[in-house]
This record gives sequence, structure tokens and C-alpha cells, in this order.
Amino acid sequence: MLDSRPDAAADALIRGAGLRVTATRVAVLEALRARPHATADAVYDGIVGILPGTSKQSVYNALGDFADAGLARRIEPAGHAGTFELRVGDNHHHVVCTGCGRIDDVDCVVGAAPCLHMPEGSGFFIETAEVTFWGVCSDCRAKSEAEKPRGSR
Amino acid sequence: MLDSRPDAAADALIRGAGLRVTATRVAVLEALRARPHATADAVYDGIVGILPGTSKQSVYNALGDFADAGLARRIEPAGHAGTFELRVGDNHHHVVCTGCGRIDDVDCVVGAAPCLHMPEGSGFFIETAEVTFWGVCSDCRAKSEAEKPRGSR
DNA sequence: GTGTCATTTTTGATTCATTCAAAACAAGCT
DNA sequence: AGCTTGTTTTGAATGAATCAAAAATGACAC
Repeated sequence: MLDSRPDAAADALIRGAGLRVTATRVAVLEALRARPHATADAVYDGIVGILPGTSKQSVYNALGDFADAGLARRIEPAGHAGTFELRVGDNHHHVVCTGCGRIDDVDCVVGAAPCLHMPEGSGFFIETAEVTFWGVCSDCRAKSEAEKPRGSR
Repeated sequence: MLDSRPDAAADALIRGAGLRVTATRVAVLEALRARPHATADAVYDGIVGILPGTSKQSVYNALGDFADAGLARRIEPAGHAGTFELRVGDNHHHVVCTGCGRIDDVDCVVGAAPCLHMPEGSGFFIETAEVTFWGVCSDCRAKSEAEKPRGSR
């Protein structure tokens, strides 16, 4: 039940994207499945254990290739390292915790795909709209309340 | 008409923010006035001419102080260096040109300030919503059309 | 299966934006 | 004018990401 076959699903996904199937790429894909929002470092940390000898550069390569192939998306919240997710195609957005940096998905609030429109006449030909919410996650909220129980403010 | 007095307006702004008035800070503020969306590098390039000997570190300091004091805002579009703007307080958004990196302001599309809301129950306590549009500015559009006049695609 | 060649991975160095830290300096109060 | 604290300078250090050349490997044809 653990690795009886070399993950046919990942295999097909990678091959289907026009990329060669390699141990590194399969491992990176698995790591992204396990961690819906992972930095290159986090992915690396997640796979060195099961695939020793992998270089961080290879992880960057794989992630970059996935992004180019449309298998993954790279987001980069201000002040944070580039982060990758497998959820592509739908236009969803993100919440970033200002405390711990945790990133969660947010389904498009307004409705279908391009959920925002720019005013016309700007001269820009808009391709995508990106929405990022910033706030405090429940964990961090609980933690900060524990630290200063007296109603400061 | 050119620098007859040492810019009383900048002076007051900086002092009003609780910061000491220094040549570097005044110069940085001026530079930001002239360039509504400037990186630390751009600001530096803009003031070394008129204030020789200024270090880039001082520019970083000044910009950071301004941001902390609420005089300026730092934005950081994915793949770009940190960029500063003086327009603060209103919640406006940005368009970034995928060609040349040019950044323009976009007034809040939906209406007043926090122009978006997150679904409840996410566990996050939302503080801000940030919207970034990505597209091609008119200059870059014109340029790319000039390069491949044959209707490719 | 074996050979071949293009693609990947590795290794190691390099860039860029930004931050850290200590010493020299200057703003603004008395 | 003198003091104190905040600011600037200088120089080094960090982190994320990219570049490049050599070694290794996947996938195809045979």
C-alpha cells in the first residue's frame, strides 16, 4: 500500500504535459500534492528524505517546468518566497497570514472566472486579475491572545 | 522657482510623521513625488545626482521609515523589486505591465475602500485586500505589433 | 535488449534585492 | 553651544533564484 506501483497518476500528468518522467519530477509532484502551497525549499525538504541526493536546483527546475507546462502555478506574496500550487485553471485567490505566512485558497468571491474588471481606457490590455487577502489565521490569533491576555489596545 | 526654499511641504510631511528632517529624506520624498512608483534603485538613481554621496542603504532606510510611518506604501508585484508609492490611505490597486514592468494605479473598481470581502468562516481575520491586474500597456502593445506585423496566431 | 540523442540532473558559481551591524555623523532639544 | 538620540555611512552578509558546464538518464528507434 506504500509505493507498490510508481504512481501512475503522477506519471501520466507529467507525461501529458510533455515532460519526461523522472524520479525528481514525480517526487516534486507528490510533495506538492501533500502541501498545497509550498516553496521550493519546502518541497526540497519534503523530498530529500525519500529521494536522497536530490539537489535544490533540480527542485527549482522541476517547479519551473511544471509552471511553464501549466501543471503548477507560482504565486509570490509580497515578502515571501515563491510558492507553488497544483490547483490551476480555475481562477482562485489567496489569503496570507501576516503572522505565520500560511497561505490558503479563496474561491473567487464575485462569481465566475475573471472576477474583476478594470476600468476601460487605461491603455492596458488586461490578462489576469490577482487578489490577495492579508489577515491573521485562527492559529496565530489564538497564539497572540494567549500571549497578552490583558485586553491591550 | 527652483529650490528657492528647502521645500517646506516635504519638511512638514516628514516631521509630521514623527521623523527627523534630513537631506536624504527630503530628497527621497521628492524623488517619489516625481516617480509615483519607484524602486529603491530608481529613487537612488534619481537623487545621487542632486545629493552626491548618498548611499543606497540610506535610501532603503528612508523608504522603510516612510513605510513604517505611513507616509509611503511598499508594494511588491511578483517577480519585481519592491516598489514605493506616496499614495496611501485610499485603497487603490495596481496594473503591472508584463512587458516593461510599468505600474499604474487603479482606483477601486467596486466602490469604497475594502472593495472585496472574503467568505466568512475561513478562520482568517482579514485586514486588507490587495488586487493586482496583469496586462500589457499601450507602449508595449505598440512595440510588439511593430515587431511582428504579420497577424501571427 | 542495445544504442543513440535530447532532455535532466548535478555541481558550483553568480546575481540581485535586501538586511544586518558598528562606527561616524547630524538634528533638534535645553 | 552641548548633549542625546536618531540617522547615515561603510562594508559585510543573507536568502532566493538564476546561469552554465559537465555528468547522468529517459525514451525512442532498431
